[in-house]
Amino acid sequence: MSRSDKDTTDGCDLSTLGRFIRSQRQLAKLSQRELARLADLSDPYISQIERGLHTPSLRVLTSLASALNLRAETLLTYAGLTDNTADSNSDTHPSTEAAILADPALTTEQRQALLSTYQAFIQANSG
Amino acid sequence: MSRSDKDTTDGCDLSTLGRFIRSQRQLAKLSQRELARLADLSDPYISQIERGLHTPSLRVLTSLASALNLRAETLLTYAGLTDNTADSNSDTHPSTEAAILADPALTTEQRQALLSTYQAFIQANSG
DNA sequence: ACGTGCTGCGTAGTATACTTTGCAATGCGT
DNA sequence: ACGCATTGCAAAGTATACTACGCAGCACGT
Repeated sequence: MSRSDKDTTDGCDLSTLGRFIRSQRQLAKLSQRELARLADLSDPYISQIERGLHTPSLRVLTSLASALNLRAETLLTYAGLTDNTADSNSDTHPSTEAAILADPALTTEQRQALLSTYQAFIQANSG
Repeated sequence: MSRSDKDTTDGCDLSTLGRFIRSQRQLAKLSQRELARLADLSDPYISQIERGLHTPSLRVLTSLASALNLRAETLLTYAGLTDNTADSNSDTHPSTEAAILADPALTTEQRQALLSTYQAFIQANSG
């Protein structure tokens, strides 16, 4: 039974993500168990991810990224994240948002309030 | 789950993400059902996300972002995407004020309001 | 030969993301 | 007063992400 042909039908993104994770793990000279321990996951799940049997969640991807010393964005792009939303007409100003989000002097509630206010301003201006 | 009981931020991030999505939906003048149809989801799940009962997956977040005309990054940052990899910007904390001041999408009044709010937050934290 | 330890993986189970159905509340038209 | 539509949500179900346990294969050392 040719099971490798079946993969190409609809498991395309998954297997590329998995292959990338596997190559990065091997580059870091880690076994699946070691990576699992670093990322606080189970080893069979690492195996399944690397073979494209599952689409890992956001938490798992960020955990894997930090364990492999990669940027989370990188893994997210390999996963189904559409890298560039086609219409970016209304928000070419993510720098303020990013600054607020990254500001360590704010609490979570303050961050949320500030962002909501900012978003409301932008919406009010454009619409 | 023996040692990982440090989920003290349990409802915190979730409710922040949910509140942001709710505010964006209301700004777009959409009901939960309309947003659900746009994002190809069920309406009760929108409700649950907005109240912070669940952590939506990557697919759901990107779908919501495109339905709300937001950048996927924005929603991802609200979700657990804690961007570490803080290389050299750890001593440039007043960048939020600079970003607000430099943002071309804000009016002068809006700039003043945001800055006042931000400075009030900082004062409240340090005092 | 026989362990002992390591590798990756199959399997069965649990936790949780997500849907279907339906219900109470509000509002608007008759 | 009555429908009738629309809103948000609760409860129960299904799909799937994720884990615990175990097994076969390969390398070492006795």
